[in-house]
Amino acid sequence: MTKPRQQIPKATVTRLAFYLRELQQMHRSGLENIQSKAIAERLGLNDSQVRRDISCLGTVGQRGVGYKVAELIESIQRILGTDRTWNVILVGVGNLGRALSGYRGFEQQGFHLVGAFDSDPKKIGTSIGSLKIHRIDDLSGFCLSHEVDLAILAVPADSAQGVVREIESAGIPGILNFAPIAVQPSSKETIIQEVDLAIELQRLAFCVVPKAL
Amino acid sequence: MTKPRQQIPKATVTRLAFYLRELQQMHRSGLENIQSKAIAERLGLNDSQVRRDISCLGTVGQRGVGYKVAELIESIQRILGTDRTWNVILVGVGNLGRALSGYRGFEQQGFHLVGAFDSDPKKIGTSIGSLKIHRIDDLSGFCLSHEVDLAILAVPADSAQGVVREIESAGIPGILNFAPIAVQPSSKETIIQEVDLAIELQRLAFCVVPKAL
DNA sequence: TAGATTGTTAATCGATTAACAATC
DNA sequence: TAGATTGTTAATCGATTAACAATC
Repeated sequence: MTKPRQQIPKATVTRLAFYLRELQQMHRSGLENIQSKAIAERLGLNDSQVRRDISCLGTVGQRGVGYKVAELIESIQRILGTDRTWNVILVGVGNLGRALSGYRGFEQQGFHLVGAFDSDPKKIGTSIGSLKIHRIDDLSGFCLSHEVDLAILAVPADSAQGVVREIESAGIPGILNFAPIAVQPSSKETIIQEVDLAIELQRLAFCVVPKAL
Repeated sequence: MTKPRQQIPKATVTRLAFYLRELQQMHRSGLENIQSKAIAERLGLNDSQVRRDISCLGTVGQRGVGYKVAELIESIQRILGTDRTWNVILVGVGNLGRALSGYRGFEQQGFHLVGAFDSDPKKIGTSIGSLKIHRIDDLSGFCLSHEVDLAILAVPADSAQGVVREIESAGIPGILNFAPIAVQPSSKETIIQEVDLAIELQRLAFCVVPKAL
């Protein structure tokens, strides 16, 4: 029973991305079939949950046997939207931005970095890897001649809100926000996904504390 | 009504870390009082939820007035465990690891990088920033002379599981895992927190897709 | 006092899990 | 057929929200 995309729970989407990562690993090592129980064990989940998540895909397994790895990979990618290439720009080429630009994992999942932007005159015109660094003011112009799907925002907290407005007016519908501050979209249509590495460490620390006492 | 730490929902812990980030920003700009409604608006949440989350802290606001920013910051930090310094090591000094080592946000929240480790002989003995890079095999020895609380794991998928075992046998109770694969702790006591930047982009892409069609 | 906002309850909503018929 | 595993239902569990008495 395929679910309409919009009815798929957020928690399921996140888990599907994790299943995909493991399945790709398994596929590389030549595995052709997999069971819900094996996926669940590998990720520390309940096997009912895995089957329920997979049932959102419309793809079906074979009772008594399991799922075909290649098929699962394809249908998860179709749901997530990573069965095609996404053009991504990087806004903010500081310490973190520089790191993100060199991160291989993006490309592997179909996210292609097509441009980098910064406001620092010293950086503009220089390159980072194979990417030229443009002025942030040229963002809208750049988007006229390039199809840009997503922006990775890695600017300081102070300038984040202003840059979000520029990204929106350039017509980019999605922002992955690494700036350590909450930003408001001008349009309700804009999707903003927050990531904060320090917050991840804090979540970890919270779980460790009882032991530390 | 203070809640025992263990009864605080995971979702609340994550939001508390986000509140903290905004409150610190507000504190820097001189704001002394804040209301649940203002916090909620800034983060796109419901104000009941904010009050309920805050009620886990034990700290109380003043009816008709709101909460004291400085007090809230302190009590969130106390709950999260970031009212003290955490010593952190970085394991894997590749592209991403290098980036993470230069990330300022960790230090700002009390996470102090005390060592870096890699298996590549060419890297061992060199430095990254002010950190010397040690052999992974020296991890246990290092932990005998240094109090290490957490490890940031940024090695390739292939070696991740083995390195987790080394980290565990060195007695480190928490791991922030950037390796793009699920790893199993040997001990149930070990806390592993997963982070995958490509998965964050996939979650964003999923939300953007309906627009892209 | 009058106005505002908290702290908390009860109702709602959504997500997880156990269980098992269907079926390969 | 016998054994295994899916797909799905119903029960459970947990998280969110509306509402309002308490109170500054």
